[in-house]
Amino acid sequence: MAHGSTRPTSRDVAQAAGVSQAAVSLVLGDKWRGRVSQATAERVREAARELGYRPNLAARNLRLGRTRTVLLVVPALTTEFFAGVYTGAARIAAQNGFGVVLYPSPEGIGPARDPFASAQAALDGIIASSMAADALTALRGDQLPLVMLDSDPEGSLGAATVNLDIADGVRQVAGHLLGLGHRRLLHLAADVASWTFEVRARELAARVGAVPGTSLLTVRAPISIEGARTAAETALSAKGPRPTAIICDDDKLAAGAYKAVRRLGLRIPDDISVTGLDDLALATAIDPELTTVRLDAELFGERGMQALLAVLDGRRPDGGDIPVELVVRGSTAPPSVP
Amino acid sequence: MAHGSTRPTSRDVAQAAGVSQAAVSLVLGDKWRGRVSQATAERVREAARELGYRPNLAARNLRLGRTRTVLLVVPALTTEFFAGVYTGAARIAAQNGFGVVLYPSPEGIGPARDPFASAQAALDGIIASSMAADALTALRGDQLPLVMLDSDPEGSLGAATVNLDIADGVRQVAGHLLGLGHRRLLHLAADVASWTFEVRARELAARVGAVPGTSLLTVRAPISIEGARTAAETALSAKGPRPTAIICDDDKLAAGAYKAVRRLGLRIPDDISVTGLDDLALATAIDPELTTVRLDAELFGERGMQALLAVLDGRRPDGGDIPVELVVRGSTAPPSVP
DNA sequence: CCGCCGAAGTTTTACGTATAACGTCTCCCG
DNA sequence: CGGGAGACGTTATACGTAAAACTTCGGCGG
Repeated sequence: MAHGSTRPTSRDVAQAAGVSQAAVSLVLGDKWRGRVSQATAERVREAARELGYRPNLAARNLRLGRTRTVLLVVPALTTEFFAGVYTGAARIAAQNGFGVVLYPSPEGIGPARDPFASAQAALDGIIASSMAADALTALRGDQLPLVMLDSDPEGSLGAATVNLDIADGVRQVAGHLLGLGHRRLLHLAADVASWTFEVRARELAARVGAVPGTSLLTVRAPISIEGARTAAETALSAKGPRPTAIICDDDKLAAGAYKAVRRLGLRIPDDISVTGLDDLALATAIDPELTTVRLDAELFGERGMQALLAVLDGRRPDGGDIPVELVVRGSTAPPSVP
Repeated sequence: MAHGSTRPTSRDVAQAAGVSQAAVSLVLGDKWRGRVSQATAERVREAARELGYRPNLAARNLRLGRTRTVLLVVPALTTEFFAGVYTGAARIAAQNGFGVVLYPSPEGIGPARDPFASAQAALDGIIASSMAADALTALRGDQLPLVMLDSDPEGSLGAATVNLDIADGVRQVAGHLLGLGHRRLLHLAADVASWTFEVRARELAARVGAVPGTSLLTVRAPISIEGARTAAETALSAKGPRPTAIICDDDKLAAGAYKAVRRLGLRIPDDISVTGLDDLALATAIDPELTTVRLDAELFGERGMQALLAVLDGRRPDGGDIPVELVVRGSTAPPSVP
């Protein structure tokens, strides 16, 4: 470190104010009622301001044995969804004097560095999306309080879970399409092993299976526009009667489906309906605008952080899934009757 | 903290291995050649593994006076661009034993908490996007090594800068459109006071102004699809000859322009050409695919981190703007000759 | 007038680590 | 055979903070 002048410490402030280091700590830590006079306290604060004093966090953390920092583990930040989650979590954290460090699970970042080395910070707790499964294995073994987002409530032993009511969203989508008269459905599924996607498949099968005379074909694709386009194009080109609607596991897949449909010379929603899930900016950028399920990412983050704070306090986090909302736009219509 | 069993310290490891704490530190810190025997070193490592020892980072940071952690300050994470920057920066950081903490400048996160309180971590340096101007004011006053991304090389006193060659990108876009024969251009500009956008405006004016018989109208819009649509629609509905091409400051604005064009019953690129800048996923999701300028976000992040490492080492970061590339897709064509 | 209490501080200690400074013991060379 | 040079450790210390334990002093009730 070429740092010439070292930063002022609480001892420097003490000297400047003519008091002991302990007094500085008391005043700045707001624990001085009945211990330090009003006048002295003001003098200390003035000295601190004067010197531009900032407490050394490493020292404080060492002393207190906690950091008031939590880690938010998310899959590679490829959409704005997790930006929303972060925003919500950070808001609640800030209100409680906590900081949030983001740990996007590495993808080509390097040889699987563990989150702790990477975040360097010592942590009080972790909020992790179930989609960042690879990072989770590295997390196991440490006994930090953990909150899982969108994870199997049964499977995540011990850890509290906070979930979006994806199942309800899928039911709404399926109900919407079935109500319009669609009977041949294509499920464009994310090629990711994660609970949140399993729920989609399960719920869809249940809801559609309950209606006689329906068919449901599932095709898997990586979550990218190009990957989804390829998968959808192949599925739509297959022999036999064509599906009249495509239900996509998320909006990005839906964007790929749009391209597939267009390539085949078909039109949305006239020839085929498409639905997404997320309600990203993408959903209103494409034409026609996408019928999708709106997820409140910020609320998701808020609830996640609240759950973690509860765990840290020894309280039980309050449960209840976060409601989602079907947003009907121009990409769905009754099937054309040939 | 309800933490029942406290984590093992280096002293615990020492006791288990039958050596002193200092020996543990030497071995685990890989400074033991000629100080500790091969056998003892192995014994220490085994004990550490056995106990699941992890060094207390707060203590280490306090001792060393540095954290090997840098802060990456970015504007609200609303696109995948900064996710790429992070990935690149984190890769280089990891190769050098550094960690990167993300600080998305708060937007509704709370009462302007300063980055240091929020990131809690003590920092060795900062990489900041010029777009996160609000957070920067909070950073001033601290003498941390600073690297600015996409910032005025002249204006950012002292701080090293790493820039994309946006000016060249704009020249390429303008050249492309002028080459196709366009003469009436609309510049859909971002309503953000930031150097990177000023460069676009300046360079565009220079390049277009050099060609006789051209007109260039500038309209500002917030960086959102809906905001851009409104602004573009208003501009296109104005009296007088209509522009034949819209040059957008980024891809999101371009998506808004698409919607405006479509609302007016016009077609891209037949009636009007549109260009973007960024090459986000969005660019290939919309129809027709967007002619835009590809920015290598990861390389940007890598170069930023390399520059910061250089500063930390007392070396001079090597300069040179990062090249960008025009990607011609379906949204541009020669103007229709009425 | 004694003893106690509260105000206003100070002294001291511990947090866990990295490393400088300090012992041994053995070997080898002159 | 004296002593210097490794090899192999250990002891001691500092980093900056928070807080428990201690000191001092004036006032006041009994």
